[in-house]
Amino acid sequence: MRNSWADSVENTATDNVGPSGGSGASASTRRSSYVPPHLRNKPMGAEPPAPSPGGPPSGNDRSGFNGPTSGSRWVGSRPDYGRQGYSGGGRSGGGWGGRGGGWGREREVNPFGNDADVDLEQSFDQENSGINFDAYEDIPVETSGENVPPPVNTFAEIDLGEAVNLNIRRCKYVKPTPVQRYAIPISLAGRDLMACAQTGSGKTAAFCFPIISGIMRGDFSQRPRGVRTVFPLALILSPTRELSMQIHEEAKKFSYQTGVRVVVAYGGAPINQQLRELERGVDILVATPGRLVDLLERAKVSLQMIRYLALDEADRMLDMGFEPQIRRIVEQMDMPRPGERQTMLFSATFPKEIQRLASDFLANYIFLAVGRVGSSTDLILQRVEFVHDGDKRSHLMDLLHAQMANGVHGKQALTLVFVETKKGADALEHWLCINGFPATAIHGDRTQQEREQALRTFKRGDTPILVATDVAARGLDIPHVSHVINFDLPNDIDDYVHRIGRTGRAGKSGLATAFFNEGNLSMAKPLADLMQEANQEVPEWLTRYASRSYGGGRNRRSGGGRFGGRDFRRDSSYSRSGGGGVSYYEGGNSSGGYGNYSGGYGPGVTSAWD
DNA sequence: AAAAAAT
Repeated sequence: MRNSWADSVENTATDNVGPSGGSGASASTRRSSYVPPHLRNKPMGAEPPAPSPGGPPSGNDRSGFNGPTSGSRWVGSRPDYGRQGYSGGGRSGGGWGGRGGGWGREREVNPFGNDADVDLEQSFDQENSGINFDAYEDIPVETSGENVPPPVNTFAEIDLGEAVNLNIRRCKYVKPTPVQRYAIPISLAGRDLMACAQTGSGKTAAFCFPIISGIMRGDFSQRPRGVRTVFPLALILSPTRELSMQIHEEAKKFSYQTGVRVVVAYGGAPINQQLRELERGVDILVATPGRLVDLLERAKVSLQMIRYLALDEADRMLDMGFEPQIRRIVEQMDMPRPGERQTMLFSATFPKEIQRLASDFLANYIFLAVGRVGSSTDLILQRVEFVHDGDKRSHLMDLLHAQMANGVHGKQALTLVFVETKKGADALEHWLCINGFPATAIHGDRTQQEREQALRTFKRGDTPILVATDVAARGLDIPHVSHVINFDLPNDIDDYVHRIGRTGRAGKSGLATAFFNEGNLSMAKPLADLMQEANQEVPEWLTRYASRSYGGGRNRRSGGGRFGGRDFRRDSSYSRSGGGGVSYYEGGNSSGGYGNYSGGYGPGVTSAWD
């Protein structure tokens, strides 16, 4: 038995029958024609009894958001919920107002594919027995804020509902990751949250599960049923289109057969198709800011019914480039105010000044830091090499050649090369290609089609080298990236952290190589500090540069010190009476102040874990 | 200064 948190369920059930209830649908029934309301949400042919809409009778609005949830309300009483083949669990038109119209009849595409159903007889308890919980002891966890709900150890002790539990199993998650263990109970208790957790540690699921579960148990019968305006209940914002797509994909898995509908909206793609998706109903909207503003201005979307707001890569969303847009969406549209909605901010890095900005969006929030913030896992081996600008290309070629010659990496080993500029990305891609290296590039000046194509061929291994700007630095979960090369170092240590976090995922080890020269002096100290904290070998020459303490350096480390996750409310400069209790649930600092993610998630487990 | 994000 592996001892990882989200280890894969052994390939028990292969090629089982598809999810019960949906097996009758063929491709030809996918696209539905108009269905009169009284026939919606009913499978073709027979009419199964429709369960009454569950959930507390007065669960609308704020109730349920300010206290702990009261245990399993419907899990036991509706054991079949998750097995219904039709979204909405058979709710008929009226009782679930605003839940889209007409989409219920359509067979929900199985996001897990045909062979993905797991042995549904297995229980979490069986699966988890024997797992070594010592792996958690080394992970420093800090929480602050009032009345922090205690963490859980297993998915079984979280009341997410049977349908979500099945999806967790289908995802082959066996055990919650540390950030999930803490964040999910906090979130289920209705609390606002600012969470820092290492790259690849399961943040997407940490905010998706409680949102989905909350929507399932809530009563939103008063949701307006606009003809041209839709009223999502949850909004998830992310800084890049590809990340939004990825979150959408994940969220669809988590909400499969729950009746909760997830729609994505982002720029660079035709808006009409997105509008059609929205019109079919939306509970959770995943979006990039620009396109969302567009939709809001056209009154295609209203944020009036938003109960959950999640910002992924939240520090990014609030940095200079994005902050005005985000404020506009969150503060100047029809979004409920803090306290009337539940807000969750997630990132691997959280500079203090950004925390300060972010606190405008939060009400009595809990700060959570899991693992040394921004730390790469131990699984990433970091190297720095001194390379003059003029030597970078030939040096890169040496690295790529050596990598191939090594044979250590299989054919599918992928290399991600980060450069500073879009022009530089194109130039390097071209240069690699004419030198016989199968490379492609992704950056913001390429068309959305080109961007998606580049990512696709990279993932597939058709072009195992991807040259990228920072558009690909955050959140993207690309399996088999074994090497991240910082051809140009970023100017911000946090960006470095996110970049190298593209490797060392899913339990695999990874290598990160950076080219350093006189142009990167401001990075010497933060880089040396970071590497030292991550138990990496710091070259002596870098230490020398670091000791010279070049100004600036954007050394606004997301923490500094032993582990960066520091609640800015605890700063002396920010003195507020009773700034919230601080508690340490776990052993704190036993391994030098960074999380040891040894073990990882096992093969075959892919997910959006940033 | 650069990158991202609406048309």
